[in-house]
Amino acid sequence: MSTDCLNCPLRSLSIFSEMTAAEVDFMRQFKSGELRVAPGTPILSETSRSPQLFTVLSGMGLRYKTLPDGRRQVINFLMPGDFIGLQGAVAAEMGHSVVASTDMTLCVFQRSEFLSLFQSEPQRAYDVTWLAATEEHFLGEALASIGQRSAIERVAWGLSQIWERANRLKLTEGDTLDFPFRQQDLADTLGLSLVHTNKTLAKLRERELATWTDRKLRIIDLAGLRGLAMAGKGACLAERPLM
Amino acid sequence: MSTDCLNCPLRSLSIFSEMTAAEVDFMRQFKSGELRVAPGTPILSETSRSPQLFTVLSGMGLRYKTLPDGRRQVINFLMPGDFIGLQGAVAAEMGHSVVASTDMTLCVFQRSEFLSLFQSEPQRAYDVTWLAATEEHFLGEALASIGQRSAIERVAWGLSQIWERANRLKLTEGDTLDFPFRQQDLADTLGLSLVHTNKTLAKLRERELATWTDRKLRIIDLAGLRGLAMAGKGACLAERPLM
DNA sequence: CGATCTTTTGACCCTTGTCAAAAGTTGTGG
DNA sequence: CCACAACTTTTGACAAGGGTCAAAAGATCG
Repeated sequence: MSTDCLNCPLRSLSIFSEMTAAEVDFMRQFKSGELRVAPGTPILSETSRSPQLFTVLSGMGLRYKTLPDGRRQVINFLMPGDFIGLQGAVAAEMGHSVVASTDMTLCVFQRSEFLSLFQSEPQRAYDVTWLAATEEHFLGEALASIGQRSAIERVAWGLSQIWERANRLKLTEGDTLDFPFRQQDLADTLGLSLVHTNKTLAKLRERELATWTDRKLRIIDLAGLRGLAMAGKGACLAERPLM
Repeated sequence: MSTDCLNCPLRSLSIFSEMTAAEVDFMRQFKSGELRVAPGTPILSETSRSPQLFTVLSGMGLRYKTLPDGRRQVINFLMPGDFIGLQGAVAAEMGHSVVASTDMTLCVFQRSEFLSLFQSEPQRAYDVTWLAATEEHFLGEALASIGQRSAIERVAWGLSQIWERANRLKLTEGDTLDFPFRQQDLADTLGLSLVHTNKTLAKLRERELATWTDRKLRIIDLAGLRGLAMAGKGACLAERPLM
């Protein structure tokens, strides 16, 4: 009972660009199956090359790297529509691991068929490149955050970033988002200690910018958050491709 | 008097993958000219979308982002063979600026012809994606460095990183590399203050791991540096495409 | 040979990390 | 349905890594 691309629940979201019937058809054939996993399940590992690529259909997860001594850097929060495994498809190393934080459903693609995409579907190939370049753009932002911003600016940046992504995916309800991560995850994302992240969240609460309790992230003053984070104009991405 | 791709001085380096005659031919036609700039010249700006893409033929530069209040995050040091401007080619925003640190020569490509690459040169399209994915991989490493490592680990990581890139490009002479940047540039790369970067470099000198004076970076104990940085096994990239 | 830029040093202190423990939550099995 | 274990969040006390400020010492360049 795997989802048919024809009825893909993501594709109809307005942030995803339209696909031609031919493209949908290609994706139906490219998609080799569906993967359902429980929270905590590792999906990709930096140590082993996976023969698969995935698109997140539902649920959330984490992309991260670990240093030899165990320190962890979270690269990104995974949300529906995210395409993962590209690094493993083109290079020998994956470079990062992926783990599920909630129940997740993922579309599965075979790496062996990835080349055919370039040979027969130039538009889809372009879209893959678009996604890679956009991810690179995001990582540059993240680098600037961790490298240059103070703790409270980082947390403000992180929360507004998450909010805006989720909002475009219609995962928000009013000013609230179901946010299944732990404070440790955010700390590892922002290069802060758990304790300091906790205290910084308390400050945002006091300032009435945002609250995060009980897996619910509530954004009270988005403009205030973004101002504090000195976020740029926010790349109001009109559309993005969906793989 | 611009360099003919047939005689490209980079292509013969062993790190760059072989190109078929047809590919070289395509590149000759794709290349629309050459740009020569002096140190300090801005090449791309995060505020304006450039209609061009570039490959660094010679010289070094910096890719960086600036926050609204002026803080600067260096994303990467640019070396020969680096392909820049992809973000501007696929997205509306460039996302970062590029400036020359030495005299530089760059191959120029027109964004308008970029699409044709996907339509008629699947292998070259794949190579572009490969480069984007590899850059993403590197930025993940950088994120882990800035987010998780201590000052001395970061500097050790940064220097060994630079060394290995330059070494593969045959830019090193013995244990020495001509390295045209300022300490401020390294500080802005690693998310450290200039003063602390300076003091940390002094520690590496005392420990006899590396020295950097007079624009000369000298690596005394690469294994020691990498150990200190807890670098992974270093993605011994056999080959990479050259655009 | 000044004017300007970069590197180096020292003094001071603030932001953030570490340690420890309490309080609150979640899940499990009897 | 309770009791206990395991995990996560919250607080407080304290320490330190790294930032800021200031100024001297070197470079670089016209």
